[in-house]
Amino acid sequence: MAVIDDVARLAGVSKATASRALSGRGSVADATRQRVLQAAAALDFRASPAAVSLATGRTGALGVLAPAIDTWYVSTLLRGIAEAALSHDLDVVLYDLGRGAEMRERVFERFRQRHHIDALISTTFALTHREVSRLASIGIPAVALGDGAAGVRSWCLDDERVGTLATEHLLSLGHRRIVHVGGSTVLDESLFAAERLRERGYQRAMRAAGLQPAPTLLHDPTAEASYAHALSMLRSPDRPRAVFAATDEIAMGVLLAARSLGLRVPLDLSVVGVDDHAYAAAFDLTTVRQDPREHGERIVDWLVADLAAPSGDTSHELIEPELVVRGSTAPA
Amino acid sequence: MAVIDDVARLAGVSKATASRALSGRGSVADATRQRVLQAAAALDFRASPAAVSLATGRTGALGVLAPAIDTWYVSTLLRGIAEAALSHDLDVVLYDLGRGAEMRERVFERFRQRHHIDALISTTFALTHREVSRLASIGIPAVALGDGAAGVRSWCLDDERVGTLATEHLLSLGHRRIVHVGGSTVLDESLFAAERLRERGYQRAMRAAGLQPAPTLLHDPTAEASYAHALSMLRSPDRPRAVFAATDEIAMGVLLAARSLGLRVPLDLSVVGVDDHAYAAAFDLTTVRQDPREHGERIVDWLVADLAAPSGDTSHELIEPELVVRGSTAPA
DNA sequence: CTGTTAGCGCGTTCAC
DNA sequence: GTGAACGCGCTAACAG
Repeated sequence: MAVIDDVARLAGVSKATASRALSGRGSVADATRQRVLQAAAALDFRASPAAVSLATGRTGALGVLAPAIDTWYVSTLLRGIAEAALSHDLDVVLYDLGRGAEMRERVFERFRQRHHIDALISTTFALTHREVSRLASIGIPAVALGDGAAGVRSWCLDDERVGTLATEHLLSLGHRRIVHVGGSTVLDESLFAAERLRERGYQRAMRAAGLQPAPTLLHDPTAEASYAHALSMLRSPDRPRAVFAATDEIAMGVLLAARSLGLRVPLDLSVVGVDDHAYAAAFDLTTVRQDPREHGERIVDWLVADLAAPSGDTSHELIEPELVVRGSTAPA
Repeated sequence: MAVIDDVARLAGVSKATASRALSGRGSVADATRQRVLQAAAALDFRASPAAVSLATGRTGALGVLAPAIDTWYVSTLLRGIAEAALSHDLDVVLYDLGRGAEMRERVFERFRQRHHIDALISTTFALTHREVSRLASIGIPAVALGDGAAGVRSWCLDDERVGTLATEHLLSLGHRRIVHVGGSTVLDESLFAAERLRERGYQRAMRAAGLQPAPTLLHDPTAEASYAHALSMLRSPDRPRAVFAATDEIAMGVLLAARSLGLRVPLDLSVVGVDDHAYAAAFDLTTVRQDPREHGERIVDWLVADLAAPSGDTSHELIEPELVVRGSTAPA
C-alpha cells in the first residue's frame, strides 16, 4: 500500500506539500495540487487512519452509547446516525449498555481510554446521574438524545406534548372514559421521566376538558406484558372506551387483547399509541409519530459542525411530535 | 494524560521495559513488572489506541457490515456481537448498508481505506457476488453469518431444516391443507436463497407425507404486506387450515388478518412462523427459533481466536434450528 | 507557496 | 533481563 512519501515523490513535491494538497488545509498552488491528486489517484493512496489520528489527535469516529439496541426506536435511530456519519466520512463505534449493570460498568470503564472516538452520542433516556458525571470527566464532547444533562447539548421529544396531543385527539372524538396505559418504573429513572411527562400531558388534557384523569396503569413496556394487563382491564364491566398507550408496543398489546376478547376496534374501543413503530401501519394504529432516523441525522450534523467550530452550545431542544390518525380511533 | 514515558520514569525503568511489562510480551523480572504495574495504576495510564495501532498495525476494532439494522434479527445479533466484543476489549464499528444502492457503494468505498478495523463480520444474506470479491481484495479477514462465500468462514441457519421442522409439526397435528407464505424476491438474490431453502424444506416434508405442496405465496417480508395478502387468502372458500410463514413478521400479518376476519386461531387456522421474534410470545405464536444473540457471540469468539492464531479455516457451518410450540397451532 | 525539521506515543529490534 | 535507538505514517511549526 502506497504511503504519502510515494505520492510526494511521484508528484515531485515534499511530503508536507502532498499532505496539504490532500487534506485541503493550508494553501497549495493549483497546479501543484492537481499533480498531487493525480499521483494519489494513480497510486490508490489512502492515508493510514492510525497515523492521521496520532498526528492530529482526531480519530474520525463517533461513539454511540445506547441501551439495548434491539428496540425499534434505538435501531432506527442508529440507522440515521450511521447514514449521516458515513456521509461525513466518520466511523460509528457502538457501545451497547445492555440491560444489566455489569455491561454498563464495563462500557464506562472502556470510555476512560483515550481517543477511541472524537465525540459521543448518548441515546435515549438511560443515563444515571453518576454516568453523566463520568462522561463529563472524559473530556470528549458529548451530546444527548433524550433527557438532557447539565452542560450537554441535547434534544428530546416533547413528551408532555405527546400526552396532550394523543388525549386531545380522543377527547375531540367525544370520548370521556379515557385511560392511560404506561410503561414500568423498573427501568432507569431517566427513562421513567419520559413516561411521567406523557402521563402529565394526559392528565393536563383531561383536566382542561373538565374530566377526572384515571389512574395510570403501569407495567413492563412490552407488547407481551401489555397484552396480559389489557386482558384484565378490558374484561372489567366498566372498561374504558378509549386508551392512550405510552408506546406503540403497549398499544399493540392492547389491540391484541381487545381482539381476542371479541371487542371491535375502533367501534368498541379506540386506541392511540406513540412512536409510529414499523408495525403501526399494519395494526392500523393511530399514533403520535417520532422520527428517530431523522433525529439521528440531525444530531450527527450538529456534532460535525460543532467539532469543526465548537459553539459551547449546551441548549436543550424539544422536538415537536406529530399526530398520525389511522383506523384505531373513531368517534365515541 | 500520562504517557508510557511517565510510567517508565516513575517505575525507574526504560520505556521499553515498561512496554514489555504492560503488554505481557517479552520477559521482565517479576519485581520490575510489579513496579511498572503499580506506576501505571498510580498514573491511571492508558495506552493511546492510535499509537498502538500505528506501531502494531492492529486497530482493536471489529467491523460489522449489516443491511438495514432496524430489523429484529440484525439488531439482536448486534447486541450479541457488541457484548462479546466488549469482553474481548474490542470496539465495534458499524457499517449499515441501508436499503438502497447508494449507501452500499459508499460503504464499500470506505472499506478500501486501510486499517480501520482488524476484521469484518458480514451479517445476513445481503452481499452480492461483486461485493464478496471486493471484500476479499481488502485483505482484512472476513467471516460471514449467512450464505457463505467461497474462501470465507461462515455460519448459516439450516434453512431447509427450518422448513421441514415447521411443516412436519403441522403434519403431525393432522393438517393436510398447508400453505407456505414466503418473502419477496425483490431483495437480494442471496437473501432469496434462505427463502428458497425454507420453501424447499416445506415441499420436501409435504411430499414425504404423500401430499402435493401448494404454490408458495410471495410478497414483501413485512407484517403489513403479509396482512393484506393474508386477507384475500383467508377469504377464499378453500382457504388453508394451516400456514407456514417464512418469518414471524409474516406470521403476525397472517394472525392479524385471521382475527380481523373472525377466524379463531388455532381452532380455524394453525400458524407457524420462523425466528422467535420478540413479539412471538405475545402473539402466542408457534415458531422455529433462531438465536441471533448467541450467533453474534459465537462469531466474535471465533474471530478473536482466529486473529490470535489464524487457522485458515474456511468451513461453512449449518446452525440447527429449534421448534418452539405455542398456542397458534392445534390438531386439525 | 513550498521544503525542512520535529514530533504524535507507542512497539520493537539489537546490543549489552 | 534491560536500555538506547529507530520506525510506524502523518501533520504542524517554522523558515525561506
